[in-house]
Amino acid sequence: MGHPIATTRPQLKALCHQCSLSKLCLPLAVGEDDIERLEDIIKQGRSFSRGETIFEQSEKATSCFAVRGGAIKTTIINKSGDEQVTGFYLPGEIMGLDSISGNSYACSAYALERTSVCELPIDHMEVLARKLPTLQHHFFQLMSSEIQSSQQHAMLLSKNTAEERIASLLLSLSSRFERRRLSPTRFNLPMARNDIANYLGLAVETVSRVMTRFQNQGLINAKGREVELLDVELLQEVALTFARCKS
Amino acid sequence: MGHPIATTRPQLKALCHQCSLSKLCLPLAVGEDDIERLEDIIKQGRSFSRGETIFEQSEKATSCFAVRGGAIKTTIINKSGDEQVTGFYLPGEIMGLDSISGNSYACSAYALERTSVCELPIDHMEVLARKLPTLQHHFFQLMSSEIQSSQQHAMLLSKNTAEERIASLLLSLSSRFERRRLSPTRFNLPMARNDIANYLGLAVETVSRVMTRFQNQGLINAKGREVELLDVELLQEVALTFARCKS
DNA sequence: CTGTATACTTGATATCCGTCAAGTCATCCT
DNA sequence: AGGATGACTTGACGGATATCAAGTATACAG
Repeated sequence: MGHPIATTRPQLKALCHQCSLSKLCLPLAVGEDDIERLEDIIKQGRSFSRGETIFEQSEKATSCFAVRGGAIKTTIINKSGDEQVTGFYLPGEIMGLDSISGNSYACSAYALERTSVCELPIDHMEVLARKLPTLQHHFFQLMSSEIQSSQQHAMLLSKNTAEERIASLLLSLSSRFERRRLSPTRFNLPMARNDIANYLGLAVETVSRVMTRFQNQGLINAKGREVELLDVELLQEVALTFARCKS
Repeated sequence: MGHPIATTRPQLKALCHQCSLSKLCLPLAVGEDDIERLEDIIKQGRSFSRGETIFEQSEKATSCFAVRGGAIKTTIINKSGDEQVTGFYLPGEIMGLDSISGNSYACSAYALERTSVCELPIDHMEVLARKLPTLQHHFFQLMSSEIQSSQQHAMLLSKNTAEERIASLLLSLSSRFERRRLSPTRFNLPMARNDIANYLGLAVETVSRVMTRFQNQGLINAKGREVELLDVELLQEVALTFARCKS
């Protein structure tokens, strides 16, 4: 109706059906026929450069986000002002599921590099989830595995040595790159040593030392943020070594 | 119709509307009118004595559980055979939300004392959640805060000293007892020192030492599993002490 | 290009907590 | 009651990792 071109604002509505991540992301839970209803709700295209804030803890929580490109870290700040990195999110992953309860975001989210996201308004998603059983189911699954992975992380922090933690992180990143059909053995770390240390409950210096130790042992080849995994099997061994020795 | 008494098998259907926990548990999310639909689905009355298994990791997951009485611990076992206590669940709390994804339970659950639970079959709950918006919403909230609390726990493990961890646990238990209108300052620990240690990523000996240190400082009065909190405010200070010193 | 801030690495020292060992206490079963 | 088993406590010691300190490399702004 009128002004066919002038009225078309910058594309906001998502185009899930032609997104390269549709097989990894939310659309996988929705039939071809219903994908349009998803697209009606999702706001696409917000983009952030390195270091920018996507949302901040205790800001009013309205949306979850699907990562389209780049990488994100989430952090929480406790009452004493300490910051803790709670997770890293890569393309195809959904972030912010912890913020559905309460009214405000439970963490802050920052772009680690040039990053774009799709926004999933929580209230709209809840309504749609009631209409699309597979979508509701998928949300329950996503949240459930978020609980699981954060329990696994707690376990890593409470029971494992510095070497095991770092080996685990490298392997986790590796398999998440592989999922996206990228090389599982050669990639750039999207985050700084500092973030790794914080995430793993270690000091930066320890991360640095372990990385060079791994390098000397021929496990990896690392220069700055460029990493090459030279011996994945041995890394997997390391991720279990100490626990094994005990038994 | 017919056989009015002979056919009434032992009561399995739940009676949420007359449960003393209904204000804390699932029913809070459901209007008076719909509570019967909840009762149709929930299986009440399974009961376990101390040490018994409620479900085991990697067993087929069919249900979540609401704790009616007693106390439960959940544990996960990693590939190297180490056991990690991931949580304690008290009356009014929902357990097993981490097991919705995947087909099998993500953890094992054991009764810490004489315990009774109500069983929430996952598939039925999903169907009902689609019909009762407030129920769906509540489930999302529950799962979301489960993510949050397990992130908080990870933070506790990675950044806090033994004293801080133990103070935090005592305070957490305290407020959960208070929620049930029990004394927040005088209660019995439902779990062994061993479980506390494991949950907090410490050695039993450390837990023991810190407890006696707290006792000597006049913070608590503890004999075995009986605990009295003598100075809650100071305990809250302790739960933050070290972090504060750093800044 | 040049300087400066930031990221990263490496070394020396300190410390919290785990491990080992032994002892005390509580509980349970016959 | 009595013995045994497990739960808890207490002490001595060592080790993994944090902290402190300094140096090197990288990134970025002008």
